[in-house]
Amino acid sequence: MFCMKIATYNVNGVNGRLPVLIRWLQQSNPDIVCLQELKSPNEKFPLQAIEEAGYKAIWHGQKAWNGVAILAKKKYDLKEMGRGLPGDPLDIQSRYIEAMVNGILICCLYLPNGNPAPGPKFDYKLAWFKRLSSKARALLKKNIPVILIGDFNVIPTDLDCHKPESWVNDALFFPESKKAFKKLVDQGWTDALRTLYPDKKIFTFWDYFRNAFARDAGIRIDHFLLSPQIAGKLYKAGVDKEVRSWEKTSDHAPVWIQLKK
DNA sequence: ATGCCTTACTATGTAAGA
Repeated sequence: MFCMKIATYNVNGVNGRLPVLIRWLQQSNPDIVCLQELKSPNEKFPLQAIEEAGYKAIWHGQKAWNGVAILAKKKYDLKEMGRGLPGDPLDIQSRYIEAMVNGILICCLYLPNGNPAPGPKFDYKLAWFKRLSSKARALLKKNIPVILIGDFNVIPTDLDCHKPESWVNDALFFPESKKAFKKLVDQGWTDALRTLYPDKKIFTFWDYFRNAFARDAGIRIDHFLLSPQIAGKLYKAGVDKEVRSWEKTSDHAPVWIQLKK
């Protein structure tokens, strides 16, 4: 059966992690990839290495922080549909880019962390979330296949972390964050991993410190939200957990879904 | 409760991440 594999990976520095990224691309062989936390200005995006690995790319970077990109195998047409989330012309952080690939609108996002909370960073997180929800509602009205993909920086429920009580003072697990995520999903989106694995502890991030990965003390914050026009095609999903154990690796692991044709 | 790691930057410390 032909399947399309779509992945998301918060690389935590696309240049610093380039060997890990390329190794994972070759091993996992996804058709489409959303990257977050490039931590690279546009002119330093490692296009050549990514092209040599078999992909074309669009990216929205900035110096030192943030940055998002969409990669697609060279056989696909990758058409950028926009960058930057509407709703705040003063927002200069590079956290959103979208592209049409093979009839699917791929929306790659890096939602603000929001710590320390409460505070101005948490206010920015909630404001950004509100803008994302408005955008998402407009996308649903198009009645086309859309996927919101990326690092949402939200632990949706207790099942999505190893130990809920250790996250209660964190912006990723604040009631406002969880409510905003639930409200977004309730617009009509399908949380791909949770839908396929309703009761399973699945993690996509493990702290560098406290020996978190060895203890499997992780959280699930990287998500795929599918519009109704594509949710029925969801076939498989998973986390490439072993990548988190590699040398010079990101604190996130790549996450992927497979869609039936 | 923290920032135990790790990144980028014009840097030998600071800010940020989650």
